[in-house]
Amino acid sequence: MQARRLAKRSSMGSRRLSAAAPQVDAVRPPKPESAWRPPRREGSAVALEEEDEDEDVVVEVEEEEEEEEGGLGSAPPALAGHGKGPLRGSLKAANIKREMTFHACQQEDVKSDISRKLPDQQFLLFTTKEEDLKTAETKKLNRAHEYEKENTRSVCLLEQKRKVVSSNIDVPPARKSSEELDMDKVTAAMVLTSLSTSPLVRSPPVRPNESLNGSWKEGGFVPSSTSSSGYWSWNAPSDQSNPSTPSPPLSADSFKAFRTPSQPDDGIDEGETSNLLFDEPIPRKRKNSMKVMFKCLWKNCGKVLSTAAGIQKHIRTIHLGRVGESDYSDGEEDFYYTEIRLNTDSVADGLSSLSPVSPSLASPPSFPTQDAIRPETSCAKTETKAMTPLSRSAPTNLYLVHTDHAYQVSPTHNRPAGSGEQKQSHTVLSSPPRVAFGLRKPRGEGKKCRKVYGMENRDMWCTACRWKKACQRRKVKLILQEGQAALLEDF
DNA sequence: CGTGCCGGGAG
DNA sequence: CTCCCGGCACG
Repeated sequence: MQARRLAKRSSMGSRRLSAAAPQVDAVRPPKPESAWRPPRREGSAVALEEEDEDEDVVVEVEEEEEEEEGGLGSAPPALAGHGKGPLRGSLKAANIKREMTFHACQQEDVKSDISRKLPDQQFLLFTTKEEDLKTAETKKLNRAHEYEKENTRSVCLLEQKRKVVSSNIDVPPARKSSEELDMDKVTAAMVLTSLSTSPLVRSPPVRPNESLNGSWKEGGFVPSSTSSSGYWSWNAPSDQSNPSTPSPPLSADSFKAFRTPSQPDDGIDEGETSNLLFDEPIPRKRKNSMKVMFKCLWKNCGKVLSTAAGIQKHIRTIHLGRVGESDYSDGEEDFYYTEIRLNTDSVADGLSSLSPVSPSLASPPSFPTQDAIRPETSCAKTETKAMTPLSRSAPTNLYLVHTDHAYQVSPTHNRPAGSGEQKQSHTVLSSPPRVAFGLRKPRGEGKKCRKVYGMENRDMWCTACRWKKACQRRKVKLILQEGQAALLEDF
């Protein structure tokens, strides 16, 4: 069957590009993948190209996100818009209720205080009016006692205000607004405090996390085929059973412990990475000085370095195991890292310096509303346990990125897998979490398989590329970006 | 014009 | 499903 395909393809090759055809025929028959190692690539130039691509993608996605936001009439804006009305209303109602309770029980107190309540007379009137509307029936009966009652109430209110902060803004007195301010301050302070003091991954509602992680699995990367070939999936369990997996078969937490000491050279580590990723899209809101980092995409290795060279070296030595040839690059590393950018002076900076998890603390409340918008929500749940403590804020990102190159990785590092073997992953991936934007996808620019390997090495392309479908590498990137953008929507 | 990839067809 | 390609849009 392969023969058939080969024949077909080679004939096609000759049809399409006469120049390349001979080569292909010469190479293929014996055993194409046997010496699998990308023969030669554009080397360093490739990396640069990649960056450009990234930039494009970022911009595109951002625009799209905004579009969608408007289109869906998403919840957050709406809330912001109408929020005041209902909110205030409910507050008032609450006040009134309290008032009523009060004058029921504090009659006598008031009597003694009556003299002092005079200055507050007008305030009383305000309150009264409101109450009139809502409790008309009660009033009818008590017409006669009304005045007295009101007095009572006012006093009650005064006292009560000390305990329960009333936020009734309709009343002019400065006293109130100041209290209100205090309230705000307190709230803000509390939020800040919780943010800054929060130790590591305090686990807020598990849900958000689940949905995020979930996005991963359905997003497709659990290759149904965990063939004996040592094909590696991201599925945690199968990982462990798989000896030939390039990365250590450890759960995320244990892995972290394991990894940290062994790779001390970089200043940034997983936790911060999360933040970085998290912040990445922020530039949309405030354009600031940006910093470009390079993140290792190897499974369970979120290593981030500030230079492409550095990350390449890291990948070569740590993951590809090419210690001796650490100075030589055939460009393969390019597939295992990605570029991330972050603005250096945003608030996030401060946060990230405090603890790696801060964002996650802020996010929980917002997740529920978010679900509708977030594209990858549809994707399932997988890494939940494996990555719990790590990268809570950016789980999707991390793991999505991994997929990106998975299809390229497997044949390389496991064994010259049968040609049929290596074409598994794409299928699942190609059902991406519904692309939010309408028409055609913004053209993928940059390093596609075709460009990388050239027509001659067509069988090194990712499957999608071979089928003339959207290249996986790019696709995943898009998803990744979307995910990040979606996360940001919360803020 | 080269290229990415959507839509759809064949097996 | 996998495999492939026509043809269009983009740069």
